[in-house]
Amino acid sequence: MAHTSDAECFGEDHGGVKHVLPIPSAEACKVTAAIFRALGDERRLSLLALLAHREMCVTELTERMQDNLPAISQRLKLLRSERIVVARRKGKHVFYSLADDHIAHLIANGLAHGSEK
Amino acid sequence: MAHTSDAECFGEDHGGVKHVLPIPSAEACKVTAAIFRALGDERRLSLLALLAHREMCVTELTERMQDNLPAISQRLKLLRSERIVVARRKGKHVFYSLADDHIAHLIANGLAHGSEK
DNA sequence: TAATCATTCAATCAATCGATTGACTGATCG
DNA sequence: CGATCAGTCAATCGATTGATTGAATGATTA
Repeated sequence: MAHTSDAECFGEDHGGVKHVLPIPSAEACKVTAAIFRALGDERRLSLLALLAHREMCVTELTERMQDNLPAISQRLKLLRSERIVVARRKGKHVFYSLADDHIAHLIANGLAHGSEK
Repeated sequence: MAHTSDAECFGEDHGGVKHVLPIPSAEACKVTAAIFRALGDERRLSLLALLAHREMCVTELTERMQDNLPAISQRLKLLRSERIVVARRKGKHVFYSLADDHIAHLIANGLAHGSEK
């Protein structure tokens, strides 16, 4: 037994202190980890950085990424499955965009951290 | 050519608009993706959620996670390699904590998103 | 409706990741 | 110094991931 106290930061969160992260449920960790995992690939992240500017269709993303279309489509599929991007069809094209502002912030914050220094 | 315009959001960032994410360099994407990847595992994330409260040694983390020590140590090693956590030795124990506030925010934001709804 | 364009799907396969085990190092204590 | 505790390292191995290819689907145009 090396640690000083045993459970005082567990059980319930003391007071209404806002900047103390509540203990996340196992489920919340699982969901969050899945999102982070989806963001944790250089090419998927580049894709998202593009989508942070505006909605784009698969063809345009393919051109900008200089990659092949099925590969892009597959990455988008994964991002969609984690609800990180949403798709809407318009005519022949499927346009993708970031799912919500929360995700946009997460990506922007991450990239800000990864860019600094 | 399906997209309407070709490069006006590239090259340089127009004006001083703050909430438009600048185009990240390939290097920034790589670094950021590596961080997200490290966060993208349920057990590593749980570990970080614990460390978000306070510094803890490997033994305590092992007890709280109800796992074996080498496994915890290995996860911490990976997190250390991405500079997500830092370690300091005090006597026989090695204490880990989150590397900086930026990381703490990233984790808190992610978990907030993963917890909602 | 046939042809074509945009995209997705499905299967295969190589590469990467992470759990596990046991050996090793570093620090304290007798 | 020898014993023991805390933690790390290194190698093996199974599981997961993601690229690739070609076939299939959905929408438009001729």
